[in-house]
Amino acid sequence: MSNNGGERDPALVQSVDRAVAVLELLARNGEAGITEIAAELGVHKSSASRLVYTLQARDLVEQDGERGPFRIGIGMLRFAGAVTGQLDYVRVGGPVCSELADRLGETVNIAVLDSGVALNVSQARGSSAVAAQNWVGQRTPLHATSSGKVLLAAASEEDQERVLAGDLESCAPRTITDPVKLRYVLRRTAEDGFATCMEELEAGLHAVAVPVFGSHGDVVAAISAAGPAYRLSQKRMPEIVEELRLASRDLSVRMGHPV
Amino acid sequence: MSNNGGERDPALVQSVDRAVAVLELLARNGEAGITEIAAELGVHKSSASRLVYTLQARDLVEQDGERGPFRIGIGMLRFAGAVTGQLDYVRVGGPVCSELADRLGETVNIAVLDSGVALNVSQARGSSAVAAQNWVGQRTPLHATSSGKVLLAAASEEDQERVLAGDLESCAPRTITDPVKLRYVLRRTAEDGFATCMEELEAGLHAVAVPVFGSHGDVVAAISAAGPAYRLSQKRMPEIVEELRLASRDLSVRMGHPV
DNA sequence: CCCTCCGTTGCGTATTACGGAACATGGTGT
DNA sequence: ACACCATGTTCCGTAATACGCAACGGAGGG
Repeated sequence: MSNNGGERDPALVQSVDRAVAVLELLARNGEAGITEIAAELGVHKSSASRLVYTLQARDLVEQDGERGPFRIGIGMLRFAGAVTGQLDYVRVGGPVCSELADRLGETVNIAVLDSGVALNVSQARGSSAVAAQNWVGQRTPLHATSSGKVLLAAASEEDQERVLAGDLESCAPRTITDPVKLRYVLRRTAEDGFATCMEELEAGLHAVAVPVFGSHGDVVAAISAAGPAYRLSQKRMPEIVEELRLASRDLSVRMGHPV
Repeated sequence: MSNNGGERDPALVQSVDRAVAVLELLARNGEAGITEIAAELGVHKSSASRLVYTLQARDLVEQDGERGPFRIGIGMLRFAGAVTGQLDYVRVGGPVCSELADRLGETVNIAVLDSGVALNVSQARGSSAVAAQNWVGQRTPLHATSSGKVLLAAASEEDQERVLAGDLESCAPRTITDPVKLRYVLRRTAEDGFATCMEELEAGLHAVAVPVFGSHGDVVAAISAAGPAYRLSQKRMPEIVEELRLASRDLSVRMGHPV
């Protein structure tokens, strides 16, 4: 289902591309066996085995003992560190997320705009027992998330129109797929300074987001809180937005952007 | 210098192995051009170009504009998230690091043993203004760091001897390069329950570390504090070691290893 | 104890990636 | 202004390389 639609860029190095696909699969599933990987990529078991073996030799993939499912390995942290070296949201954002997550009891995320999607760069789980998945590194559509709306509302006219003209994929029953309605929502978002997302990405999931400002008053990121619909009710929003605003200001300051 | 010594495991997928080497180079250097990458890997420019292009298509590598040096891309965060999902030191360690860093005013790190080196998995900066670099994901030699000594002192006899017999590279003027002296230091470390590192990794940098214990009383990680030599004086050590021990116990408990 | 499921190993083939050289494209120095 | 250098990309022929196949070895499960 996630396979290459048919055309493959011939300039790509096939095995490298497949290896990355393996990593993506593992990142998505948490863990997987060779057979499962092979099936998912549409390659033979032996090919999958070789790819995994190579990644394992470089510590990018590891398995429990001698014989068990494979998962992303510790060696990956080396590269993660190299990213954070340039992207401060991760390093600075961590504590801010944690603090707010503790206070709200909900999952808090920081996302940035990256080539047409919202990319989550930092996350802290709320104290609640409700299983919250890990969104870090995940790309989420701009039109179906609270962070995405905030980022898009602050983007240039052209960028907005490009998204509006594109495919507004329906992720959940209440996803906004009508460009006209989305344009209205974006205007509201810019005015209000926050965006909500009520079961538009996943059924039963609510979220709110506010912008994070850079030194020139431009929006550089969004910080959001997400949780089950029954807990993030409409009437609790003002309180949460206020908390998010405080965290956003804190984040701006910590990043060296005095307000 | 970092090339394959000569023999290459024929079971490895060559292009994948090279692609990972590219990523490692970028993680190490921060950034690099195609020519430099090709030279370092010992491959032709065109090969390097293809590899980078493939990685770029998957967002694992990015460049400033259209024409600039390459660096590790944001897409790498996806995998980093997957690691933290299973490796609890990162998630659980974050708050512990932060708290201790605040209290000490110094940089605090958590490191684990990973294939012959100390791998930093979590870090929190102290409040001090002194610029502290980001060590997360960095591999540091076991013989030239406080964390490394702690981890090595708890390792098996064979592992210790392997390091002692290996190349004790000199990182700074006071790095311990004498196997005999290092063996003595390791014994002292095991007895004392902590290790120091006085300008052995970098001139002007001091550090102290204590072990973190797992459920079976085994050493699973090390937690360390690092800072400029003039601030981490010898006579301040006992106080810091005590703080580190508290944090270590806290960490053990949070990871579900009651003492 | 057999059967099934999973992962690895050899092997032959042709797909695939590699290296060479020519080609673009800026940046630089005279 | 021009030539020159350095960097990265494209094209192409070759053979090295990774792939798929099938058989093998090991663990669990019935």
